[in-house]
Amino acid sequence: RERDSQRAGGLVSPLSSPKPPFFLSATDRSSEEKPGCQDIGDILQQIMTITDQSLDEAQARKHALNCHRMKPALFNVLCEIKEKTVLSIRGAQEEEPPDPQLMRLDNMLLAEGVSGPEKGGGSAAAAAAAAASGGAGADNSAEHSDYRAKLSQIRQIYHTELEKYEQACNEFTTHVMNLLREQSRTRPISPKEIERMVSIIHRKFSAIQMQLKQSTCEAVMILRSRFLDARRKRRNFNKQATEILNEYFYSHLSNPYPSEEAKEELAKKCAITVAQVSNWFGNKRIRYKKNIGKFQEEANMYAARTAVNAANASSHGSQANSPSTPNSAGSAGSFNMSNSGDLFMSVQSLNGDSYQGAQVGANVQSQVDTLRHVISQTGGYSEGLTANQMYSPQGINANGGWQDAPTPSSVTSPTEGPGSVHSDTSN
DNA sequence: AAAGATGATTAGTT
DNA sequence: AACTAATCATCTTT
Repeated sequence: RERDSQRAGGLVSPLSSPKPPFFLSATDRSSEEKPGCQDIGDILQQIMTITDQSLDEAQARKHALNCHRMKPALFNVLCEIKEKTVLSIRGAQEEEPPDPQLMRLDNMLLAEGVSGPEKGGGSAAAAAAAAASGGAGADNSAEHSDYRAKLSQIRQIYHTELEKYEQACNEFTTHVMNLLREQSRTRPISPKEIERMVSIIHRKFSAIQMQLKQSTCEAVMILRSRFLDARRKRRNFNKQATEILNEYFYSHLSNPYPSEEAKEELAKKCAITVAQVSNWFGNKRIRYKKNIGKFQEEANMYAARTAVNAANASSHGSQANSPSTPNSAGSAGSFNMSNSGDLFMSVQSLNGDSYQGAQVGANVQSQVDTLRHVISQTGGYSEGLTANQMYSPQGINANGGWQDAPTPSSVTSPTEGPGSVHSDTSN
């Protein structure tokens, strides 16, 4: 009230002292400082005493003020002046752009399905749906439903909290607006001022909401890492799937890179995804190459098995079709084989008929792979050393691995002058 | 519980 | 885009 009266150009409210207001003396404070301070002290004193007044007394004063015959006119003047001065206050305030962090949180909550439209009903429905799906991915979907149940729990908490905040914000806003409206009878309050107040309140509450969103996001992230991180709930493939994969791997040992179609086929057979097939082959290749000796037994086993298959197939029909290898790139295989040097020669002679490289299909390639194993196995010497010397270095190490296998064979041997390349694969 | 196996992830390469 | 090599985190065996 004091402040408003000062703005009104020295109109002194009934509560103020008969002395001149402090700002009048403040202008000439340079000359005499003490009286100015005294005035301020006086005013402070008065302000303090206001709070000491009883409520009834204050109400009575207010009533008296309202009933003053000059009140309407003076009040209008007051409002006018304030209307002018308040503009400068408003000018400093700019509309701030939406908080990028808030937008990020909102986006994430929406993406995680926390704040978006409800899908799949409650947790019970989700669990039921997951249970109904059953089948191959039973345990997987069970975990998933667990995750969704937890997620919907978070979602529920989030929504109730958000609603609570919303409600509190509205209540508080209406309360403040009522107060302001009531006060507007005794002091000038422009609509803009109310608007500003409301926006301040909203900002404060949205800050609280942002905290809620933040913690919700954190909860979702934790939930995700707990349930959806595949590494945490890793399951080994079942034995059958592993056998199928191994069968393919060892029957295509010279070029164990299944084509996209082959991967799909394998994925279907093993009831896993294509990505998992790719992972498996990636792991297998690197681990095989790293320690061939360790995989010798396994390799021999699968080689022998597919050898039997191939033998049966070729003896029964001209179109040899090994069950594990439906199709693979034929030409690439021939390139690889030409790289196998002396061993390839022996295989070729073993096969008997003339080998025409590109003409021969994938089946022959896999048979050749298989036969190479059989040769190394039945070579007569202790298998470890024999296998490493006559089989592995050529296939794997001569060109540093599989990936760049397609290389003209005839020119390879001269380049590796020192024979060290040949023998350094003993590990 | 330690050691080994294994599926998935990641950085870097081609 | 697919691959390798290293690494992680878990599963399995010892």
